[in-house]
Amino acid sequence: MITLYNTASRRKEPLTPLDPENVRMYVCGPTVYDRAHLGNGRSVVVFDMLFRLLRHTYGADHATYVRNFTDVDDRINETAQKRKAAGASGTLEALIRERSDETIRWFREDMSALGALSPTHEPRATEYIDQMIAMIGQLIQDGFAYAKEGHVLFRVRSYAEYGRLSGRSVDDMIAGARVEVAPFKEDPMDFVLWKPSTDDLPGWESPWGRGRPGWHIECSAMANALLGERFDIHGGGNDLQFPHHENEIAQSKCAGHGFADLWMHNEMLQVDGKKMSKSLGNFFTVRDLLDQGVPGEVIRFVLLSTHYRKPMDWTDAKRKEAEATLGKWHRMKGDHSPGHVPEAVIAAVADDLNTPAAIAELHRLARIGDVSSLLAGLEFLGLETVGTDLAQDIRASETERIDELTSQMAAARADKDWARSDSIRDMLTAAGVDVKIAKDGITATPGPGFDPAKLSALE
RNA sequence: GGCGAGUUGGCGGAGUGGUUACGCAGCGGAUUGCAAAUCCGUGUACACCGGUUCGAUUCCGGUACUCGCCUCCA
Repeated sequence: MITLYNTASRRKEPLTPLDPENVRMYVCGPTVYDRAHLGNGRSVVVFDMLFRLLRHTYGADHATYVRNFTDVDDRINETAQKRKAAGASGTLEALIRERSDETIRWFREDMSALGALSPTHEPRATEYIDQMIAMIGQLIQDGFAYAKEGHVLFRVRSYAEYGRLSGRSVDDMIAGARVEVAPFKEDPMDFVLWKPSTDDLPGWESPWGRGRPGWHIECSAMANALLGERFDIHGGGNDLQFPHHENEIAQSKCAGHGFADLWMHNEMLQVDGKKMSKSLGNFFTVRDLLDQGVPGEVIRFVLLSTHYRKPMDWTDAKRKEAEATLGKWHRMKGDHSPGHVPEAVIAAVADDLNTPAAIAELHRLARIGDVSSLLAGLEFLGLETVGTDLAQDIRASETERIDELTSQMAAARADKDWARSDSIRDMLTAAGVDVKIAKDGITATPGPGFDPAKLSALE
């Protein structure tokens, strides 16, 4: 049984799929205007873990995971405008398209490096404009939205349940509101479904003139198009709970949809105790870490080491600890192959994605030497590439060279020539090779920082 | 100001109404030419103040502090 914390009810609930043959989840993806930062990575890894659990529980073909790309957004327009101002050739629209394409490609690369499976569908907002227009039209027709000065706004007061997900009342929100009220709004809380575009900006013809959709309607329309009017799980970062998810609910429910049964939100990734965000400027990208030589699975391991509903600080100490742990497990690998996924690991993850408890179980398996269960558990957590990044590609000639040095060292030790033994060991160590001296012989394993060039240079 | 989450041993991090994970570091031991690595052993910590209870870190109320949302944000 899978138990998940439902933000809407604020308690853990057993997951009871609408259709066990097709468990459906929607997760808000990124706005594609720049490289994904590590906070984006946390959300992706969390919901990837859920996707893996669903696939394991209901069967790989019985889970549908939709994660969108928001590729119509003012920030994308801004980055393209800057490029154009800097002398880039092509129309603004082409530059915008280029920028989104590029960012989507980056996103896929980076998330794949974190061991995240591809979602079943990765819709782009710009591919679902027709559905958005249709939905907006219906909302107007039914009195839930109104058009004014080229804008279409959702009439928040028409939806009595507004604020339920985030536990707010409309009146309280207005009292503390810092939003400046646009003249075309009937009510300060009303939000945009459609807004006009100038001629140079991306826009689509609509009954309300040429324009583009507001952010919130995108997710409602794409979820509906790909998962139907009602589905099981909707996920996203905690910062999307309000207003984004609240608005999605309002739009979809007023359009007559059942929408999501269960809402999940991951807590924020922090740096020095503060949320990592582009507006604070305290962020670094997944690519930054990869480029610094931090293997993707080390990043994934760190992200899974803290429960998803707790804030987590990214620290170098955690990175090192993860590297040490994975390196140790890698060295146990030998000829073992993965066995059955241990029940305790699955049970931990099925209990509201308690990945830290799952990792504790992995430690136990390592301690008792049950390597095949350990490997299966790692695979289940999406860490099946354990050690491959760490070990790198070692060419046969390099392995031979290491073996040769190891036997020379053994010979020196047999002669009690400690100085020679030590110098060979130092050379190997300097090249990033782990040397283990035991009664029954010496083993030398290339470690994370293995540098074959250094190996030959030292001879 | 409103709403929400959190505060666990040196650090990281689960969890539970009573027997108190797990990892790292530390300490003791084994092994070792010395180290490293490895293995074994070792730590009654749950912000504060009240309440409920035979018993609370765990439930309830309050206080302090931290964080998030209320503006784009995973």
